[in-house]
Amino acid sequence: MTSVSELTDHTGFRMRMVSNAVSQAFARKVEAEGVTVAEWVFLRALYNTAPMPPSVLAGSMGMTRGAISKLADRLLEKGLIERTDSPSDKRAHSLSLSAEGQAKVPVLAALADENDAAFFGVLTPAEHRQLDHLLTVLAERSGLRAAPVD
Amino acid sequence: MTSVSELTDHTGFRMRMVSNAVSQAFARKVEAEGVTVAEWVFLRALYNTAPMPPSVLAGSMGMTRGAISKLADRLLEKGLIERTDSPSDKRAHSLSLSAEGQAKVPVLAALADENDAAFFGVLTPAEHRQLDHLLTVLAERSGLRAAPVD
DNA sequence: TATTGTTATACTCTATAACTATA
DNA sequence: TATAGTTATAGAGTATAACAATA
Repeated sequence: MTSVSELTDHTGFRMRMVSNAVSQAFARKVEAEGVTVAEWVFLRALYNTAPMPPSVLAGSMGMTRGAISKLADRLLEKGLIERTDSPSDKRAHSLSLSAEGQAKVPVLAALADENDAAFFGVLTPAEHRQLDHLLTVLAERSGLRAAPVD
Repeated sequence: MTSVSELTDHTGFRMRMVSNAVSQAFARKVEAEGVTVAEWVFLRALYNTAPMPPSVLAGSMGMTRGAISKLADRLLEKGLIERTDSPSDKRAHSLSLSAEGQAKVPVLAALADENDAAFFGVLTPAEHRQLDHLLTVLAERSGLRAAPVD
């Protein structure tokens, strides 16, 4: 019989604990740059790619079209992305980084580097590689290819 | 010089991706039991412990008192926790699981087991142990002892 | 004055579904 | 009819800060 005191520690629980701490710290950092974490993921997805319709972004970010639409509105207001109407389909358009957005991505990436260093720097290089490997395996075997957002 | 195409994959980013997928799947599972993930964490924190004032819970869950207050309201409405006024301090009270809450925790824990198995079962036992170890190291060295909530 | 806890306000993220315009 | 995208609505989570009651 299983008594309640034997509640196991769940890997998912522990991962959430670490991941949330990392993300919250990162959120503070990018806030100083005037963007949210979701906006960073959005900008990152557009970096070095051809302009993309929102529907494609929704798929690659693992978000609904409605959520993408709201995010895109904010980024347009901030002047970080641009919208280009499709010449062939009057319903459709593509999104791409503006010059300002283009310039902002490396700045945000540097903050992500800093944040990673602060949290994962406590691991030995071998441990850090191990972790990356395990996360990659988990993402691949679970069919993930998208960006997490919250 | 660093060109934009060399944007590294961040460990924090990858972890968030995996963690979010795990959490979202878990959220679906506990939803069937009528609770949210935050409520599960709350109930779990009260399991097998002495009654706790909300301020202590806030600390151990890494949430503000305001957030705990809202969560506690919901759990009281659902009849899963109980409130006991402090005899010595008329401002204070303690929270504990109701009989129903007590009974619910193992059910939710079983769902967490299932969820862990579904996601981390793709790892070999050795890899799974490695991951647990790494997450524990990260949590400890980052001063985390709390539960993530979002 | 300081502390316990609640409440008010506000924002992000998310999802569902209704809706508009075009195909 | 189907598709691209927007908008409306709602709910969960979070934080800050003002507030009430008590210490």
